[in-house]
Amino acid sequence: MALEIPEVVIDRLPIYTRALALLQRQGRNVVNSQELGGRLGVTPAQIRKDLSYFGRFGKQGRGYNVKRLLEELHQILGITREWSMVLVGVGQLGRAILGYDGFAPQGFRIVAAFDVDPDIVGDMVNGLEVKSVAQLQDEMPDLDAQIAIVAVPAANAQEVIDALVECGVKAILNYAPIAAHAPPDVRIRDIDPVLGLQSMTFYIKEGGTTS
Amino acid sequence: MALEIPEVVIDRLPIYTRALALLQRQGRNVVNSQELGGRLGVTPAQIRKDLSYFGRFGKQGRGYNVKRLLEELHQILGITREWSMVLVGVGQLGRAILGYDGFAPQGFRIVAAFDVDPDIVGDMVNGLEVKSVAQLQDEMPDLDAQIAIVAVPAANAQEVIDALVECGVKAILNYAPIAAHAPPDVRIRDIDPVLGLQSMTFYIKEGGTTS
DNA sequence: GTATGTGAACCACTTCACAGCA
DNA sequence: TGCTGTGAAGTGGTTCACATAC
Repeated sequence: MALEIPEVVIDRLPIYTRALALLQRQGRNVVNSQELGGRLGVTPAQIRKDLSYFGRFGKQGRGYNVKRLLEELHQILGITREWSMVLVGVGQLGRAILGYDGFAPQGFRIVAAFDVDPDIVGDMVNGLEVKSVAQLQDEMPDLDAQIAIVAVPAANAQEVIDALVECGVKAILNYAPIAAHAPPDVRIRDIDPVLGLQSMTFYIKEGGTTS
Repeated sequence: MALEIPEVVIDRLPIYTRALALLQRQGRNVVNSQELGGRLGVTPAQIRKDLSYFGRFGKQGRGYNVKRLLEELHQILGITREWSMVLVGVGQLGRAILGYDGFAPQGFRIVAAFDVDPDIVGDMVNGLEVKSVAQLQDEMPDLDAQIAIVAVPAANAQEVIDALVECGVKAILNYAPIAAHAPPDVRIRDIDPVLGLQSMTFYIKEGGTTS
C-alpha cells in the first residue's frame, strides 16, 4: 500500500466520515460523489481521487454504499478502536475540554488529567483525580495513551510537550497558542481559535474582497 | 494593491504575528527570515515571499524590524481595532467560550450571547445576560458585531448560521461538527478537535508511517 | 444510461537562486 | 558581507475527461 498519500487527503477523510455518518443516520444506503461533494463543498472528482488512494469502494453507475464506505474509512483512519488520551493542564480551558461531550461518541476518551498547580492536584474533575505533572513519567506506562491534549499556558507548553514526547506520546492536540516543536514521528495539531478569527478579519475588514 | 493573494498566505500571517509578538515581549528589535522560519517550522523563502505580497518591510543585510513588521501585519489583517462578536449557544461549550481568556488580549470581545433554551435565557454568564435567539434580528443592529461564534448542537447549526447571515454577520467561527454553508461573502472557520484527532490516528495507528 | 476510477493536463503554491541594496 | 525581494524553476495537489464497469 502506498507511502505517498498527501497529508491534505488524510485531513479530508474525517470530513467525509462525518458526512457519511450523518447520511447513515438519515437512513441513506447509497450516495454518489456528486451529492457528497455538494454537501461538503468539495468537487466530486476530489472525492473520487482521494478515495482511489485506498481502494475501489464504489460501483459504476450507482455510487458508494454508505455503510461500506464508512467502515472502510474507519479502518483507514484507525478509528475502529477506542483511543485513550491524557490531558495536561486543568485550568479553565482544561476543564472545558474534560467536559466536552464530542470526544466520547467518536471513541476518544480522556483517561487521566495532570496539572502543576498543587491547589488543583488532587481535585476530582469529571470523575478524574487530577495528578501532578511530576508523576507523568510514572503514570504514563500504565495508561496506554498515545494521544495527549495540551491545555497549559503558552509559556509552559513546549516543556510539557517535550515531557509527553519523552513518555512516548505520538499525537498531540495542542490548545496553547504557540508553534510547538516535536520530533517527526510525533504528530501535532494546533487549535487556536484566535488564528481563525485573525485570518477572517483580513477579508471583512472593509467591505473586503471575497476570495 | 493585489487581488490575488492566496488564502494560505493569509492563514500564515496570524502565525507570524504571534511569533513576532513573542519576540517583541522578549525585547528583540530585529529578526531575519531564517530565525523566524526556524521558530515556526516554515522556510525563510516562504516568509519573504508571503510578506512580499504586501510590501517591502525588511532591510537587506539586516532583516526585519520586529515592531514595524508587527504593526504592518496588524494593519494588513485588520486587527488594529477591536472586534465585537456575538455567541450563539450557551451550553457547556458556549460557557467555556465565554470564559476563554484568549480572545480579549487579541482584541476580540463577545458582546452578546444567545440561546434557544428558555431555561437558559435570562441567565447571567460572564457578565452577559443570555438573550433568546428569537431576538437575534432585533438585537443585532445595535451590537455592531460582524463576527459570530456558533456553539449550538450540530442539528441546529445550519439554521443558526442562516439566521446570522441574514443579520449581516460576515465571519463565523463554527464549533458545531458540520460542514456549514454560507454565501461566498461570508467567511467560515470550523473548529472541530475531533477532526484533528481522527487525522492523527491515521499516522499512529500501528507504528505507522511518518509523513 | 449513469457514476466510478484514473492518467493526463492544469493550476497554485513552494523553493531556488541570484541581483540588489544596506 | 549579509539578507531581502523576486522572477524563474520546480513540486504537488486539483480538475478534466474519458474508458470502464454496473
